[in-house]
Amino acid sequence: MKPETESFFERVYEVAKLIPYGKVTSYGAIAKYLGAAKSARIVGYAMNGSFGKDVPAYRVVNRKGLLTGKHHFEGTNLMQQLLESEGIEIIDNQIQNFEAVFWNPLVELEQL
DNA sequence: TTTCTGACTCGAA
DNA sequence: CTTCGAGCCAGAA
Repeated sequence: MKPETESFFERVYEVAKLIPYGKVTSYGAIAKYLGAAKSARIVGYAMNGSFGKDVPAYRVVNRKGLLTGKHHFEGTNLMQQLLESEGIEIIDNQIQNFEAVFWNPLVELEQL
Protein backbone atom coordinates (compact mmCIF):
# COMPACT_ATOMS: atom_id res chain seq x y z
CA MET A 1 0.00 0.00 0.00
CA LYS A 2 1.20 3.43 0.91
CA PRO A 3 4.55 4.04 2.57
CA GLU A 4 4.48 4.86 6.25
CA THR A 5 6.04 8.16 5.37
CA GLU A 6 2.60 9.51 4.76
CA SER A 7 0.90 10.94 7.79
CA PHE A 8 -2.31 9.70 9.29
CA PHE A 9 -4.02 12.66 7.72
CA GLU A 10 -2.97 11.74 4.20
CA ARG A 11 -4.32 8.25 4.64
CA VAL A 12 -7.62 9.60 5.89
CA TYR A 13 -7.91 11.76 2.81
CA GLU A 14 -7.25 8.86 0.50
CA VAL A 15 -9.90 6.68 2.07
CA ALA A 16 -12.38 9.53 2.09
CA LYS A 17 -11.81 10.07 -1.62
CA LEU A 18 -12.76 6.44 -2.24
CA ILE A 19 -16.23 6.89 -0.82
CA PRO A 20 -18.60 6.20 -3.73
CA TYR A 21 -21.41 8.48 -4.85
CA GLY A 22 -24.51 8.22 -2.73
CA LYS A 23 -22.69 6.56 0.13
CA VAL A 24 -21.34 7.70 3.47
CA THR A 25 -19.02 6.32 6.12
CA SER A 26 -18.04 7.08 9.69
CA TYR A 27 -14.90 8.49 11.28
CA GLY A 28 -14.45 5.33 13.26
CA ALA A 29 -14.69 3.11 10.18
CA ILE A 30 -11.93 5.05 8.47
CA ALA A 31 -9.83 5.04 11.62
CA LYS A 32 -10.23 1.33 12.03
CA TYR A 33 -9.35 0.72 8.41
CA LEU A 34 -6.13 2.63 9.00
CA GLY A 35 -5.38 0.46 12.00
CA ALA A 36 -6.23 3.05 14.62
CA ALA A 37 -9.74 2.17 15.69
CA LYS A 38 -9.55 4.45 18.72
CA SER A 39 -8.37 7.42 16.73
CA ALA A 40 -11.69 8.39 15.24
CA ARG A 41 -11.24 11.89 16.63
CA ILE A 42 -8.14 12.36 14.56
CA VAL A 43 -10.12 11.46 11.47
CA GLY A 44 -12.59 14.19 12.26
CA TYR A 45 -9.76 16.55 12.93
CA ALA A 46 -8.22 15.60 9.60
CA MET A 47 -11.48 16.39 7.88
CA ASN A 48 -11.17 19.88 9.26
CA GLY A 49 -8.12 20.33 7.07
CA SER A 50 -9.68 18.53 4.12
CA PHE A 51 -11.82 21.51 3.24
CA GLY A 52 -10.68 22.89 -0.12
CA LYS A 53 -9.24 19.55 -1.16
CA ASP A 54 -10.70 16.76 -3.26
CA VAL A 55 -11.97 15.10 -0.12
CA PRO A 56 -15.76 14.68 0.14
CA ALA A 57 -15.79 15.39 3.86
CA TYR A 58 -19.56 15.76 3.78
CA ARG A 59 -19.79 12.02 3.16
CA VAL A 60 -18.20 11.37 6.53
CA VAL A 61 -20.41 11.40 9.59
CA ASN A 62 -20.28 9.87 13.05
CA ARG A 63 -21.24 6.28 13.66
CA LYS A 64 -24.88 7.17 14.24
CA GLY A 65 -25.24 8.84 10.87
CA LEU A 66 -25.44 12.22 12.55
CA LEU A 67 -23.99 15.20 10.72
CA THR A 68 -21.88 16.35 13.61
CA GLY A 69 -19.53 18.23 11.34
CA LYS A 70 -22.08 20.31 9.47
CA HIS A 71 -21.09 23.39 11.46
CA HIS A 72 -17.77 23.37 9.66
CA PHE A 73 -19.38 23.80 6.29
CA GLU A 74 -20.58 27.00 4.74
CA GLY A 75 -24.03 28.03 5.79
CA THR A 76 -26.05 25.79 8.04
CA ASN A 77 -27.30 23.07 5.73
CA LEU A 78 -24.75 22.78 2.92
CA MET A 79 -23.55 19.40 4.11
CA GLN A 80 -27.08 18.11 4.32
CA GLN A 81 -28.01 19.42 0.88
CA LEU A 82 -24.96 17.84 -0.70
CA LEU A 83 -25.91 14.48 0.73
CA GLU A 84 -29.56 14.85 -0.21
CA SER A 85 -28.52 15.66 -3.77
CA GLU A 86 -26.95 12.20 -3.84
CA GLY A 87 -30.16 10.53 -2.80
CA ILE A 88 -29.53 10.37 0.92
CA GLU A 89 -32.45 11.36 3.10
CA ILE A 90 -31.65 13.46 6.13
CA ILE A 91 -33.96 14.58 8.89
CA ASP A 92 -32.76 16.78 11.73
CA ASN A 93 -29.10 16.13 10.90
CA GLN A 94 -29.77 12.41 11.08
CA ILE A 95 -29.27 10.24 8.01
CA GLN A 96 -32.33 8.08 7.42
CA ASN A 97 -31.84 4.42 6.64
CA PHE A 98 -28.20 4.96 7.55
CA GLU A 99 -27.08 1.35 7.23
CA ALA A 100 -28.41 1.27 3.66
CA VAL A 101 -26.08 4.06 2.53
CA PHE A 102 -23.22 3.19 4.83
CA TRP A 103 -19.97 2.42 3.01
CA ASN A 104 -17.59 0.37 5.07
CA PRO A 105 -13.96 0.62 3.87
CA LEU A 106 -13.12 -2.43 5.97
CA VAL A 107 -15.38 -4.51 3.76
CA GLU A 108 -15.26 -2.68 0.43
CA LEU A 109 -11.51 -2.22 0.27
CA GLU A 110 -10.40 -5.57 1.63
CA GLN A 111 -11.54 -7.19 -1.60
CA LEU A 112 -9.20 -5.09 -3.71
C1' DT B 1 8.51 21.29 26.92
C1' DT B 2 3.80 20.80 28.85
C1' DT B 3 -1.06 21.50 28.25
C1' DC B 4 -5.39 21.70 25.84
C1' DT B 5 -8.71 20.81 22.47
C1' DG B 6 -11.10 18.50 18.76
C1' DA B 7 -16.21 17.01 12.74
C1' DC B 8 -15.36 10.27 17.77
C1' DT B 9 -16.31 5.84 20.07
C1' DC B 10 -17.05 2.50 23.53
C1' DG B 11 -17.90 0.68 27.87
C1' DA B 12 -19.29 1.14 32.67
C1' DA B 13 -22.28 2.99 36.41
C1' DC C 1 -32.97 4.88 30.19
C1' DT C 2 -29.09 8.73 30.76
C1' DT C 3 -24.57 10.35 32.08
C1' DC C 4 -19.55 10.16 32.49
C1' DG C 5 -14.81 9.07 31.70
C1' DA C 6 -10.87 7.34 29.18
C1' DG C 7 -8.15 6.64 24.89
C1' DC C 8 -6.43 7.88 20.53
C1' DC C 9 -3.11 11.47 17.17
C1' DA C 10 -1.91 16.02 15.64
C1' DG C 11 -1.24 20.86 15.96
C1' DA C 12 -1.41 25.38 18.30
C1' DA C 13 -0.24 28.35 22.49
